Amino acid sequence: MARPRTALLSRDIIGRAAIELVESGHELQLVPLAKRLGVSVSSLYHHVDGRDGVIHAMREVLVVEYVTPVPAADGWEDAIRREVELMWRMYADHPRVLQLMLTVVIDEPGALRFYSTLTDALDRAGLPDDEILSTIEVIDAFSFGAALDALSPDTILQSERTSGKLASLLPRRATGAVRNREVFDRGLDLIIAGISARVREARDGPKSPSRDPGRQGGLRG
Amino acid sequence: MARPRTALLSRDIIGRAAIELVESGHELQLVPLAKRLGVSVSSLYHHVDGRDGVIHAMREVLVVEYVTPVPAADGWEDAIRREVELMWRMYADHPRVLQLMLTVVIDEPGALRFYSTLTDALDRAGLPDDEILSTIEVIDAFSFGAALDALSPDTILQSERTSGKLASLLPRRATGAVRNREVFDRGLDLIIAGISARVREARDGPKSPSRDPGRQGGLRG
DNA sequence: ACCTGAACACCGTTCAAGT
DNA sequence: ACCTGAACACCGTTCAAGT
Repeated sequence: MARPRTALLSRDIIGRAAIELVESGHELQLVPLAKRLGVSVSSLYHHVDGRDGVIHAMREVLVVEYVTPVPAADGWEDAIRREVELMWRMYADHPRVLQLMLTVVIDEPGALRFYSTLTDALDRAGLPDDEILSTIEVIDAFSFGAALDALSPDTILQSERTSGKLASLLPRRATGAVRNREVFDRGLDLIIAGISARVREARDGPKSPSRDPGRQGGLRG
Repeated sequence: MARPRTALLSRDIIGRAAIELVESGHELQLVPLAKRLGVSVSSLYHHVDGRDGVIHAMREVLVVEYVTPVPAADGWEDAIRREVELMWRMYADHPRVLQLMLTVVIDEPGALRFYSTLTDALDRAGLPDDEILSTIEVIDAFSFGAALDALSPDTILQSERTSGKLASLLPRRATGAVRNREVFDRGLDLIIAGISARVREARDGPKSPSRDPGRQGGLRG
């Protein structure tokens, strides 16, 4: 067979098969990928630019699937929660794909909407202009890190080697997807609460700092 | 030469050379690593269990270097800041190494102290027991994500394609290491402020929730 | 115990050849 | 335009041989 009248492959088909392959615990390798598609390895190169091209195709599939229109929210908090929830689901459902994307520069589509929605929400919340972008990046970095947390084993610490308060807490800890979701929810709650506090602080004027002025105010790294 | 009277290699030597190799922008490959060490590839296997073993050796080097004793802090906030700063420096100084560690299960030494220090600090702060571990994981996930942020290119968005508030903010944004440090500082400030708010909320009793009770309280994922 | 060189299976990529 | 099989350079790993 050469040049079938209806194409066997496409970026989309390759991307989906690659996601399946990786998410089922295998390495991203072209040989197993081609076998899974019933095709020879060199055929892939007609649709995709090598292994990195496959990674891009994987991302395109996920973006189409996850970056859907989101209903407008009433408050800034909800706007943030809805937008981040979407990004989070994409990350958390496919942590192994996420890991691969680290190795390739991504020309991020979808990031545009993420950034502008969050910009408007934080602006509406009353956050000072010069803190908006870094705050968005905090949210993004956290979602990212929390999703990758899903790849780490459940028991980083064996409770035998611990003592004190920590030892008493470890046995009660959730595991797997439940723990992972807990971490995400907790983090988003904390960050949003932190933003609220920061907004209040900025509104009440910089002349009444709530903390020791030598310590607070960040960004003098 | 075979069996020299003073060993040419050791886990430490291999780990350090591998960190240099990776941090200078190369892939982690045994052939270049061996060449850099003036040794044949198969020699590495006498000290380290293959490529994954090299990654473990890299981590051991970093832990020895970064996980140093930390002076006791007065307040819980400072305790957290000092401990996290250490972990962060290790991550942020070696993002490429960090990325490699994702692919290998790490039997985390050093994590023990990190967890117990933060446990005690959060306990001292007055955070409810059942929120302590997930809060620690939030801090860890964030540090992790913020460090990996250093690997992403400076301009995810070209300012030509944006509009509105976002477009006006983009040109003023810091880049590179400065931006990266900003994100870390901002995030830690927000999370600590969030913890403070949560502690206050828990102290004042669950009967006076500060937010819409249908929305707050997280963790019903 | 520690280093070497050769051998092995496997990988990603290229390319001329087929329709 | 799309698929194939062969060829190529390279990778990680193993192992018998040397001291």
